[in-house]
Amino acid sequence: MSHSLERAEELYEAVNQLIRVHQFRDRDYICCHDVSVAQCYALETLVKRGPLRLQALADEMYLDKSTTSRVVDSLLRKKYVLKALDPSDQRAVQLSLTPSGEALHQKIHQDLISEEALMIKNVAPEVVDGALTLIRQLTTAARDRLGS
Amino acid sequence: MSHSLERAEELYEAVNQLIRVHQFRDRDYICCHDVSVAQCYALETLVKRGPLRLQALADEMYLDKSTTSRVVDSLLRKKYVLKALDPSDQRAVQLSLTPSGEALHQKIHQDLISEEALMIKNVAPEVVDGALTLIRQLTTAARDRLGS
DNA sequence: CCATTATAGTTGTCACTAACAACATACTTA
DNA sequence: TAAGTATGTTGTTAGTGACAACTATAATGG
Repeated sequence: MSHSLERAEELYEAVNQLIRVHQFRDRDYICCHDVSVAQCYALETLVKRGPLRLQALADEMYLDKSTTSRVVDSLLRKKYVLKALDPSDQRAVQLSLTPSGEALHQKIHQDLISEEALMIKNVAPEVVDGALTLIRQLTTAARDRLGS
Repeated sequence: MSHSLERAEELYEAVNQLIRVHQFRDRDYICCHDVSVAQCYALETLVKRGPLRLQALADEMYLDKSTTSRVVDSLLRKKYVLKALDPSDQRAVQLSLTPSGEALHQKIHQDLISEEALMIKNVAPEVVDGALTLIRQLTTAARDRLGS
């Protein structure tokens, strides 16, 4: 009991620190590429999950549909995203990347990955592998917890 | 080379997911306690690092001093923080928590820790311990990388 | 000792992030 | 077909955050 609370405390602390550092880095690296952090995350989500409806995109990003609508709107204006009507449902839209959207995402993604690679270049590979598994478990646990 | 890039890619992905879920949770849990997420983080930092000057607080939070100044300002108005002049330097201020600031922090912190505990209640303790060490290593690596 | 330079915070301004409520439109079902 | 439900958009409000300009106080150098 007491032990588990101590662990929770330390974990909370550690994750918080990690989040701060990553957020800080993202602000620096993304915003000089013509898109904001949220916009970049939308691009990323569209790349990973393929064409999506607005609400589905919002769910993936843990955002309200109104917020998502506006993020998408700015990407539309910049021609990084395409909005197609769903023929089976006149209310819905299918969001997908334009070629220039794909290109931009590719560029930013590679930059961030290189940066990440530099960050871990002095960390032993098996340590990274271990962290990976555990971070994923934590994410799943957190997600499950949110559902309820 | 190629291996390390793949690891970087997966790690980036995993950390991103974790960040999203945590941010989402924080928005929910903190904002019904009379302070915003940033304000809460400022409280937390003051608890952990003791009385601080404004610039020192900004450094801890990876924020600009102007942003920090405004966050502190709202905490001052709500009487959660105290601003004392530094006798040795008339420009500087010493920021510390008021009793009600301490109490509020305590309450929010305990809520978040309980939540974290629920999240990990089905994760084996040694797994959590492992994650802790690794997440800290990653944070350190990221911090070192930012410095340059 | 005063002029220059540097440091600590604050304020103005701008853009982004995000939620909630209200709304228009299109689908579903009773 | 009327009532209810789902999809997106828009209005509004609050919070996040950076950069530049500014005030006031230190520190240094001639």
